[in-house]
Amino acid sequence: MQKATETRFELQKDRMLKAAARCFNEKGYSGTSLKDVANLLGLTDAALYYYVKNKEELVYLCYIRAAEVGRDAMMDAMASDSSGYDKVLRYLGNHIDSLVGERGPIAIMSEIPSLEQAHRDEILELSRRHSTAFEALISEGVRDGSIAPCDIRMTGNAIMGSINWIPKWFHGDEAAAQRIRNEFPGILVASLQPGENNQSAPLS
Amino acid sequence: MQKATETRFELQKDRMLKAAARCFNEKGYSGTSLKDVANLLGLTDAALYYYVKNKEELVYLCYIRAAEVGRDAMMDAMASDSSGYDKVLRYLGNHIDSLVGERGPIAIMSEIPSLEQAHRDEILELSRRHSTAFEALISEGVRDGSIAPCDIRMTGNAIMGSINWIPKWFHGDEAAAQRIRNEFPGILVASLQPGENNQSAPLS
DNA sequence: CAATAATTTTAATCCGGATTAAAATATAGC
DNA sequence: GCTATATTTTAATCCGGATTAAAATTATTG
Repeated sequence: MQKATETRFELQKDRMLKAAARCFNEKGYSGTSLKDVANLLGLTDAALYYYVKNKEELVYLCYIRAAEVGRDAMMDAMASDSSGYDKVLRYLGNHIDSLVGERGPIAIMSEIPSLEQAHRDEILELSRRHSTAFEALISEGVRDGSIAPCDIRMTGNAIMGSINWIPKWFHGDEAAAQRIRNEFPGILVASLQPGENNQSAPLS
Repeated sequence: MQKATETRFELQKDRMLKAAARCFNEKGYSGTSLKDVANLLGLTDAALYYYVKNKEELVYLCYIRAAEVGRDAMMDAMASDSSGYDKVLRYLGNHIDSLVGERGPIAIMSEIPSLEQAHRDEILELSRRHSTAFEALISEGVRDGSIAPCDIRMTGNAIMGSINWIPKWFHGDEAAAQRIRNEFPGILVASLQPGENNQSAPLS
Protein backbone atom coordinates (compact mmCIF):
# COMPACT_ATOMS: atom_id res chain seq x y z
CA MET A 1 0.00 0.00 0.00
CA GLN A 2 0.98 3.61 -0.30
CA LYS A 3 1.35 4.17 3.43
CA ALA A 4 4.35 6.47 3.36
CA THR A 5 2.98 8.75 0.71
CA GLU A 6 -0.45 8.91 2.21
CA THR A 7 0.97 9.61 5.60
CA ARG A 8 2.89 12.61 4.40
CA PHE A 9 -0.15 13.90 2.58
CA GLU A 10 -2.37 13.34 5.56
CA LEU A 11 0.06 15.03 7.90
CA GLN A 12 0.21 18.14 5.76
CA LYS A 13 -3.52 18.14 5.38
CA ASP A 14 -3.94 17.94 9.11
CA ARG A 15 -1.57 20.85 9.62
CA MET A 16 -3.65 22.75 7.14
CA LEU A 17 -6.88 22.03 8.97
CA LYS A 18 -5.41 23.25 12.23
CA ALA A 19 -4.14 26.41 10.61
CA ALA A 20 -7.53 26.97 9.04
CA ALA A 21 -9.29 26.38 12.34
CA ARG A 22 -7.12 28.96 14.01
CA CYS A 23 -7.82 31.50 11.30
CA PHE A 24 -11.55 30.86 11.27
CA ASN A 25 -11.75 31.16 15.04
CA GLU A 26 -9.82 34.40 15.01
CA LYS A 27 -11.16 36.11 11.93
CA GLY A 28 -14.29 34.25 10.92
CA TYR A 29 -14.86 32.52 7.64
CA SER A 30 -15.09 35.47 5.35
CA GLY A 31 -12.45 37.31 7.27
CA THR A 32 -9.84 34.73 6.43
CA SER A 33 -8.53 34.39 2.94
CA LEU A 34 -6.88 31.22 1.74
CA LYS A 35 -3.74 33.28 1.67
CA ASP A 36 -3.97 33.75 5.44
CA VAL A 37 -4.14 30.01 5.97
CA ALA A 38 -1.38 29.34 3.46
CA ASN A 39 0.88 31.89 5.10
CA LEU A 40 0.70 30.06 8.41
CA LEU A 41 2.00 27.01 6.59
CA GLY A 42 4.63 28.81 4.57
CA LEU A 43 2.74 28.04 1.40
CA THR A 44 0.99 29.80 -1.43
CA ASP A 45 -2.77 30.05 -1.46
CA ALA A 46 -3.00 27.99 -4.62
CA ALA A 47 -1.16 25.15 -2.93
CA LEU A 48 -4.12 24.48 -0.69
CA TYR A 49 -6.09 23.29 -3.68
CA TYR A 50 -3.87 20.28 -3.79
CA TYR A 51 -5.42 19.17 -0.52
CA VAL A 52 -8.91 20.43 -0.84
CA LYS A 53 -11.41 21.13 -3.58
CA ASN A 54 -12.29 24.63 -2.46
CA LYS A 55 -12.71 26.89 0.54
CA GLU A 56 -16.07 25.46 1.42
CA GLU A 57 -14.56 22.03 1.77
CA LEU A 58 -11.91 23.47 4.04
CA VAL A 59 -14.56 24.69 6.43
CA TYR A 60 -16.44 21.45 6.11
CA LEU A 61 -13.39 19.42 7.06
CA CYS A 62 -12.68 21.71 10.00
CA TYR A 63 -16.15 21.01 11.28
CA ILE A 64 -15.79 17.28 10.71
CA ARG A 65 -12.67 17.45 12.78
CA ALA A 66 -14.45 19.40 15.49
CA ALA A 67 -17.21 16.84 15.53
CA GLU A 68 -14.70 14.03 15.92
CA VAL A 69 -13.12 15.71 18.90
CA GLY A 70 -16.50 16.06 20.52
CA ARG A 71 -17.42 12.50 19.71
CA ASP A 72 -14.20 11.10 21.16
CA ALA A 73 -14.69 13.08 24.34
CA MET A 74 -18.23 11.79 24.57
CA MET A 75 -17.41 8.16 23.81
CA ASP A 76 -14.86 7.99 26.55
CA ALA A 77 -17.21 9.53 29.06
CA MET A 78 -20.10 7.28 28.13
CA ALA A 79 -17.92 4.21 28.48
CA SER A 80 -16.89 5.04 32.01
CA ASP A 81 -18.55 3.07 34.75
CA SER A 82 -19.74 5.87 37.00
CA SER A 83 -22.60 8.19 37.85
CA GLY A 84 -24.16 10.58 35.34
CA TYR A 85 -22.54 13.47 37.12
CA ASP A 86 -19.11 11.90 36.86
CA LYS A 87 -19.65 11.14 33.20
CA VAL A 88 -20.52 14.75 32.53
CA LEU A 89 -17.48 15.88 34.41
CA ARG A 90 -15.33 13.46 32.49
CA TYR A 91 -16.76 14.51 29.16
CA LEU A 92 -16.10 18.17 29.93
CA GLY A 93 -12.55 17.43 30.97
CA ASN A 94 -11.93 15.46 27.80
CA HIS A 95 -13.40 18.04 25.50
CA ILE A 96 -11.63 20.94 27.14
CA ASP A 97 -8.36 19.04 27.04
CA SER A 98 -8.73 18.69 23.31
CA LEU A 99 -9.65 22.32 22.81
CA VAL A 100 -6.69 23.79 24.64
CA GLY A 101 -4.25 20.94 24.05
CA GLU A 102 -2.34 19.57 21.13
CA ARG A 103 -5.40 18.58 19.16
CA GLY A 104 -6.40 22.21 19.02
CA PRO A 105 -7.07 24.67 17.66
CA ILE A 106 -10.49 23.37 16.78
CA ALA A 107 -12.97 25.35 14.72
CA ILE A 108 -16.08 26.44 16.51
CA MET A 109 -19.11 25.75 14.40
CA SER A 110 -19.95 29.29 13.72
CA GLU A 111 -20.36 29.43 9.99
CA ILE A 112 -22.77 26.65 9.19
CA PRO A 113 -24.58 28.70 6.54
CA SER A 114 -21.46 28.98 4.43
CA LEU A 115 -21.58 25.22 3.89
CA GLU A 116 -23.29 23.77 0.88
CA GLN A 117 -26.54 21.98 1.56
CA ALA A 118 -25.31 18.40 1.83
CA HIS A 119 -22.40 19.33 4.08
CA ARG A 120 -24.58 21.55 6.19
CA ASP A 121 -27.08 18.76 6.72
CA GLU A 122 -24.35 16.36 7.70
CA ILE A 123 -22.69 18.73 10.17
CA LEU A 124 -25.97 19.76 11.72
CA GLU A 125 -26.89 16.13 12.16
CA LEU A 126 -23.59 15.40 13.89
CA SER A 127 -24.07 18.43 16.08
CA ARG A 128 -27.60 17.44 16.95
CA ARG A 129 -26.51 13.96 17.92
CA HIS A 130 -23.81 15.33 20.10
CA SER A 131 -26.19 17.62 21.95
CA THR A 132 -28.58 14.75 22.41
CA ALA A 133 -25.85 12.55 23.83
CA PHE A 134 -24.83 15.27 26.23
CA GLU A 135 -28.38 15.76 27.40
CA ALA A 136 -28.62 12.02 27.88
CA LEU A 137 -25.68 12.15 30.26
CA ILE A 138 -27.42 14.82 32.28
CA SER A 139 -30.66 12.84 32.29
CA GLU A 140 -28.81 9.81 33.50
CA GLY A 141 -27.40 11.84 36.35
CA VAL A 142 -30.83 13.09 37.30
CA ARG A 143 -32.15 9.54 37.31
CA ASP A 144 -29.34 8.15 39.45
CA GLY A 145 -29.56 11.11 41.81
CA SER A 146 -26.08 12.45 41.13
CA ILE A 147 -27.50 15.52 39.40
CA ALA A 148 -30.24 17.79 40.66
CA PRO A 149 -33.44 17.90 38.62
CA CYS A 150 -33.24 20.71 36.09
CA ASP A 151 -34.30 21.94 32.68
CA ILE A 152 -32.04 19.61 30.80
CA ARG A 153 -32.16 21.37 27.47
CA MET A 154 -31.34 24.75 28.95
CA THR A 155 -28.66 23.41 31.23
CA GLY A 156 -27.04 21.65 28.32
CA ASN A 157 -27.17 24.79 26.23
CA ALA A 158 -25.60 26.82 28.99
CA ILE A 159 -22.71 24.44 29.49
CA MET A 160 -22.03 23.86 25.79
CA GLY A 161 -22.14 27.58 25.08
CA SER A 162 -19.46 28.16 27.63
CA ILE A 163 -17.25 25.56 26.01
CA ASN A 164 -17.94 26.69 22.48
CA TRP A 165 -16.88 30.19 23.37
CA ILE A 166 -13.49 29.16 24.72
CA PRO A 167 -11.72 29.34 21.36
CA LYS A 168 -12.90 32.91 21.04
CA TRP A 169 -10.64 34.09 23.84
CA PHE A 170 -8.09 31.32 24.27
CA HIS A 171 -5.22 31.59 21.84
CA GLY A 172 -2.76 28.96 22.78
CA ASP A 173 -0.74 30.20 25.73
CA GLU A 174 0.12 27.37 28.04
CA ALA A 175 -0.52 29.22 31.29
CA ALA A 176 -4.11 29.96 30.36
CA ALA A 177 -4.52 26.41 29.10
CA GLN A 178 -3.57 25.08 32.51
CA ARG A 179 -6.01 27.35 34.29
CA ILE A 180 -8.78 26.36 31.92
CA ARG A 181 -8.10 22.67 32.44
CA ASN A 182 -8.09 23.11 36.19
CA GLU A 183 -11.03 25.42 36.62
CA PHE A 184 -13.52 25.02 33.83
CA PRO A 185 -14.94 21.58 34.40
CA GLY A 186 -15.64 22.38 38.03
CA ILE A 187 -17.26 25.68 37.19
CA LEU A 188 -19.46 24.15 34.54
CA VAL A 189 -20.83 21.30 36.63
CA ALA A 190 -21.63 23.53 39.56
CA SER A 191 -25.15 24.00 38.28
CA LEU A 192 -25.68 20.26 38.38
CA GLN A 193 -24.94 19.57 41.99
CA PRO A 194 -27.89 18.20 43.94
CA GLY A 195 -29.02 18.89 47.47
CA GLU A 196 -28.79 22.61 47.03
CA ASN A 197 -30.64 25.80 46.26
CA ASN A 198 -30.08 25.52 42.54
CA GLN A 199 -33.69 25.72 41.60
CA SER A 200 -34.40 28.84 39.57
CA ALA A 201 -37.20 31.28 40.21
CA PRO A 202 -40.75 29.92 40.04
CA LEU A 203 -42.71 30.83 36.96
CA SER A 204 -43.86 34.30 37.66
CA MET B 1 -34.68 71.42 15.61
CA GLN B 2 -35.18 68.57 13.15
CA LYS B 3 -36.63 66.18 15.68
CA ALA B 4 -39.30 64.62 13.47
CA THR B 5 -36.99 64.00 10.57
CA GLU B 6 -34.24 62.67 12.72
CA THR B 7 -36.62 60.40 14.49
CA ARG B 8 -37.77 58.77 11.27
CA PHE B 9 -34.21 58.37 10.10
CA GLU B 10 -33.10 56.98 13.41
CA LEU B 11 -35.97 54.54 13.54
CA GLN B 12 -35.16 53.14 10.13
CA LYS B 13 -31.52 52.97 11.00
CA ASP B 14 -32.31 51.05 14.15
CA ARG B 15 -34.45 48.60 12.22
CA MET B 16 -31.53 48.15 9.88
CA LEU B 17 -29.13 47.43 12.72
CA LYS B 18 -31.43 44.80 14.14
CA ALA B 19 -31.82 43.17 10.74
CA ALA B 20 -28.07 43.22 10.29
CA ALA B 21 -27.53 41.75 13.74
CA ARG B 22 -29.86 38.91 12.96
CA CYS B 23 -28.10 38.18 9.68
CA PHE B 24 -24.64 38.36 11.19
CA ASN B 25 -25.60 36.03 14.01
CA GLU B 26 -27.12 33.54 11.63
CA LYS B 27 -24.72 33.64 8.72
CA GLY B 28 -21.62 35.43 9.92
CA TYR B 29 -20.18 38.60 8.51
CA SER B 30 -18.99 37.35 5.20
CA GLY B 31 -21.92 35.06 4.85
CA THR B 32 -24.37 37.93 4.78
CA SER B 33 -24.52 40.24 1.84
CA LEU B 34 -25.98 43.70 2.10
CA LYS B 35 -28.75 42.35 -0.05
CA ASP B 36 -29.67 39.89 2.70
CA VAL B 37 -30.02 42.70 5.19
CA ALA B 38 -31.89 44.90 2.74
CA ASN B 39 -34.32 42.10 1.90
CA LEU B 40 -35.37 41.82 5.52
CA LEU B 41 -36.29 45.48 5.37
CA GLY B 42 -37.98 45.36 1.98
CA LEU B 43 -35.26 47.54 0.54
CA THR B 44 -32.56 47.44 -2.07
CA ASP B 45 -28.97 46.85 -1.03
CA ALA B 46 -27.91 50.25 -2.29
CA ALA B 47 -30.46 51.91 -0.01
CA LEU B 48 -28.44 50.94 3.04
CA TYR B 49 -25.74 53.35 1.98
CA TYR B 50 -28.08 56.16 2.83
CA TYR B 51 -27.75 55.13 6.48
CA VAL B 52 -24.26 53.90 6.63
CA LYS B 53 -20.96 54.55 4.91
CA ASN B 54 -20.16 50.93 4.16
CA LYS B 55 -20.51 47.38 5.38
CA GLU B 56 -17.74 47.76 7.91
CA GLU B 57 -19.61 50.59 9.57
CA LEU B 58 -22.70 48.42 9.71
CA VAL B 59 -20.84 45.83 11.74
CA TYR B 60 -19.27 48.52 13.86
CA LEU B 61 -22.64 50.00 14.73
CA CYS B 62 -24.02 46.57 15.54
CA TYR B 63 -21.21 46.12 18.00
CA ILE B 64 -21.72 49.57 19.48
CA ARG B 65 -25.32 48.62 20.01
CA ALA B 66 -24.30 45.34 21.62
CA ALA B 67 -21.94 47.18 23.92
CA GLU B 68 -24.72 49.56 24.95
CA VAL B 69 -26.98 46.70 25.85
CA GLY B 70 -24.26 45.20 28.00
CA ARG B 71 -23.48 48.53 29.59
CA ASP B 72 -27.12 49.21 30.46
CA ALA B 73 -27.48 45.79 32.02
CA MET B 74 -24.32 46.40 34.00
CA MET B 75 -25.19 49.93 35.14
CA ASP B 76 -28.49 48.82 36.53
CA ALA B 77 -26.91 45.94 38.41
CA MET B 78 -24.10 48.05 39.82
CA ALA B 79 -26.54 50.63 41.07
CA SER B 80 -28.57 48.12 43.04
CA ASP B 81 -28.03 48.11 46.78
CA SER B 82 -27.36 44.44 47.37
CA SER B 83 -24.71 41.78 47.68
CA GLY B 84 -22.24 41.01 44.95
CA TYR B 85 -24.04 37.78 44.25
CA ASP B 86 -27.34 39.55 43.79
CA LYS B 87 -25.75 42.11 41.54
CA VAL B 88 -24.37 39.40 39.33
CA LEU B 89 -27.73 37.72 39.20
CA ARG B 90 -29.39 40.98 38.36
CA TYR B 91 -26.90 41.78 35.65
CA LEU B 92 -27.41 38.39 34.06
CA GLY B 93 -31.17 38.78 34.15
CA ASN B 94 -30.94 42.19 32.55
CA HIS B 95 -28.59 41.14 29.83
CA ILE B 96 -30.50 38.00 28.96
CA ASP B 97 -33.73 39.96 28.90
CA SER B 98 -32.23 42.25 26.30
CA LEU B 99 -30.88 39.40 24.22
CA VAL B 100 -34.10 37.48 23.92
CA GLY B 101 -36.50 40.40 24.24
CA GLU B 102 -37.51 43.33 22.10
CA ARG B 103 -34.09 44.92 22.08
CA GLY B 104 -32.75 41.90 20.28
CA PRO B 105 -31.47 40.49 18.12
CA ILE B 106 -28.09 41.71 19.23
CA ALA B 107 -24.91 40.94 17.33
CA ILE B 108 -22.43 38.75 19.11
CA MET B 109 -18.97 40.20 18.79
CA SER B 110 -17.64 37.50 16.64
CA GLU B 111 -16.05 39.36 13.77
CA ILE B 112 -13.78 41.88 15.41
CA PRO B 113 -11.04 41.44 12.80
CA SER B 114 -13.30 42.65 10.05
CA LEU B 115 -13.36 46.07 11.71
CA GLU B 116 -10.94 48.75 10.68
CA GLN B 117 -8.25 49.56 13.21
CA ALA B 118 -9.83 52.53 14.97
CA HIS B 119 -13.18 50.81 15.30
CA ARG B 120 -11.59 47.60 16.42
CA ASP B 121 -9.67 49.39 19.14
CA GLU B 122 -12.80 51.12 20.34
CA ILE B 123 -14.91 47.97 20.45
CA LEU B 124 -12.20 45.95 22.13
CA GLU B 125 -11.82 48.66 24.74
CA LEU B 126 -15.55 48.65 25.43
CA SER B 127 -15.51 44.90 25.65
CA ARG B 128 -12.54 44.91 27.98
CA ARG B 129 -14.20 47.39 30.28
CA HIS B 130 -17.31 45.32 30.38
CA SER B 131 -15.42 42.18 31.32
CA THR B 132 -13.59 44.10 34.00
CA ALA B 133 -16.82 45.42 35.43
CA PHE B 134 -18.28 41.95 35.50
CA GLU B 135 -15.25 40.56 37.26
CA ALA B 136 -15.53 43.39 39.74
CA LEU B 137 -19.04 42.28 40.60
CA ILE B 138 -17.77 38.79 41.28
CA SER B 139 -14.92 40.13 43.38
CA GLU B 140 -17.33 42.19 45.38
CA GLY B 141 -19.35 39.08 46.06
CA VAL B 142 -16.29 37.18 47.19
CA ARG B 143 -15.40 40.02 49.56
CA ASP B 144 -18.87 40.29 51.09
CA GLY B 145 -19.13 36.52 51.38
CA SER B 146 -22.06 36.10 49.03
CA ILE B 147 -19.87 34.34 46.46
CA ALA B 148 -17.46 31.49 47.07
CA PRO B 149 -13.79 32.19 46.44
CA CYS B 150 -12.93 31.24 42.88
CA ASP B 151 -10.73 31.95 39.91
CA ILE B 152 -12.49 35.15 38.98
CA ARG B 153 -11.16 35.48 35.47
CA MET B 154 -12.08 31.92 34.53
CA THR B 155 -15.46 32.07 36.21
CA GLY B 156 -16.25 35.29 34.39
CA ASN B 157 -15.18 33.78 31.09
CA ALA B 158 -17.32 30.74 31.64
CA ILE B 159 -20.43 32.74 32.40
CA MET B 160 -19.98 35.28 29.64
CA GLY B 161 -19.29 32.56 27.10
CA SER B 162 -22.57 30.96 27.92
CA ILE B 163 -24.38 34.23 27.37
CA ASN B 164 -22.53 35.12 24.23
CA TRP B 165 -23.47 31.82 22.69
CA ILE B 166 -27.19 32.28 23.23
CA PRO B 167 -27.79 34.14 19.97
CA LYS B 168 -26.25 31.21 18.14
CA TRP B 169 -29.13 28.93 18.96
CA PHE B 170 -31.96 31.24 20.00
CA HIS B 171 -33.89 32.60 17.06
CA GLY B 172 -36.76 34.52 18.45
CA ASP B 173 -39.46 32.09 19.44
CA GLU B 174 -41.27 33.27 22.49
CA ALA B 175 -41.51 29.90 24.23
CA ALA B 176 -37.76 29.46 24.25
CA ALA B 177 -37.31 33.07 25.31
CA GLN B 178 -39.40 32.42 28.39
CA ARG B 179 -37.45 29.33 29.32
CA ILE B 180 -34.17 31.17 28.88
CA ARG B 181 -35.32 34.02 31.06
CA ASN B 182 -36.47 31.62 33.75
CA GLU B 183 -33.62 29.19 33.76
CA PHE B 184 -30.43 30.78 32.58
CA PRO B 185 -29.59 33.22 35.35
CA GLY B 186 -29.98 30.52 37.96
CA ILE B 187 -27.89 28.04 36.03
CA LEU B 188 -25.13 30.56 35.48
CA VAL B 189 -24.75 31.66 39.07
CA ALA B 190 -24.71 28.13 40.41
CA SER B 191 -20.94 28.08 40.25
CA LEU B 192 -20.82 31.11 42.54
CA GLN B 193 -22.71 29.79 45.50
CA PRO B 194 -20.68 29.60 48.69
CA GLY B 195 -20.73 27.00 51.43
CA GLU B 196 -20.39 24.18 48.96
CA ASN B 197 -18.08 21.76 47.26
CA ASN B 198 -17.49 24.04 44.33
CA GLN B 199 -13.77 24.04 44.64
CA SER B 200 -12.18 22.49 41.59
CA ALA B 201 -9.49 19.88 41.65
CA PRO B 202 -6.22 20.78 43.34
CA LEU B 203 -3.29 21.50 41.07
CA SER B 204 -2.11 18.07 40.13
C1' DC C 1 -50.20 72.78 -5.47
C1' DA C 2 -45.36 74.06 -6.00
C1' DA C 3 -40.96 73.42 -4.40
C1' DT C 4 -37.59 71.48 -1.73
C1' DA C 5 -35.63 67.85 0.89
C1' DA C 6 -35.57 62.98 2.08
C1' DT C 7 -35.40 58.37 0.61
C1' DT C 8 -34.94 54.64 -2.61
C1' DT C 9 -33.88 52.52 -7.00
C1' DT C 10 -31.48 51.64 -11.33
C1' DA C 11 -27.63 50.69 -13.61
C1' DA C 12 -23.31 50.77 -13.81
C1' DT C 13 -18.26 50.09 -12.03
C1' DC C 14 -14.80 48.16 -9.15
C1' DC C 15 -12.13 45.03 -6.60
C1' DG C 16 -10.39 41.36 -3.76
C1' DG C 17 -10.16 36.96 -3.24
C1' DA C 18 -11.43 32.30 -5.07
C1' DT C 19 -10.29 29.37 -8.57
C1' DT C 20 -7.71 27.25 -12.53
C1' DA C 21 -4.10 25.62 -15.75
C1' DA C 22 0.33 25.13 -16.88
C1' DA C 23 5.00 25.35 -15.49
C1' DA C 24 8.50 24.58 -12.06
C1' DT C 25 10.44 22.27 -8.27
C1' DA C 26 10.99 18.78 -4.90
C1' DT C 27 10.89 13.88 -3.54
C1' DA C 28 11.24 8.90 -3.84
C1' DG C 29 12.37 4.58 -5.93
C1' DC C 30 15.40 2.25 -8.81
C1' DG D 1 21.90 10.15 -11.39
C1' DC D 2 17.41 9.10 -13.85
C1' DT D 3 12.53 8.74 -14.12
C1' DA D 4 8.12 9.04 -12.41
C1' DT D 5 5.29 11.02 -9.11
C1' DA D 6 4.13 14.34 -5.60
C1' DT D 7 3.96 19.01 -4.33
C1' DT D 8 4.19 23.92 -4.98
C1' DT D 9 4.35 28.15 -7.57
C1' DT D 10 3.36 31.49 -11.23
C1' DA D 11 0.36 33.87 -13.69
C1' DA D 12 -3.62 34.32 -15.29
C1' DT D 13 -9.04 34.40 -15.18
C1' DC D 14 -13.41 34.81 -13.01
C1' DC D 15 -17.08 36.24 -10.21
C1' DG D 16 -19.96 37.90 -6.54
C1' DG D 17 -20.77 41.30 -3.84
C1' DA D 18 -19.43 46.07 -2.30
C1' DT D 19 -19.65 50.53 -3.77
C1' DT D 20 -21.02 54.72 -6.49
C1' DA D 21 -23.52 58.21 -9.25
C1' DA D 22 -27.37 59.71 -11.26
C1' DA D 23 -32.22 59.28 -11.78
C1' DA D 24 -36.68 58.39 -9.84
C1' DT D 25 -39.82 58.38 -6.27
C1' DT D 26 -41.75 59.74 -1.94
C1' DA D 27 -42.46 62.83 1.82
C1' DT D 28 -42.65 67.58 3.75
C1' DT D 29 -43.40 72.29 4.02
C1' DG D 30 -45.10 76.65 2.98
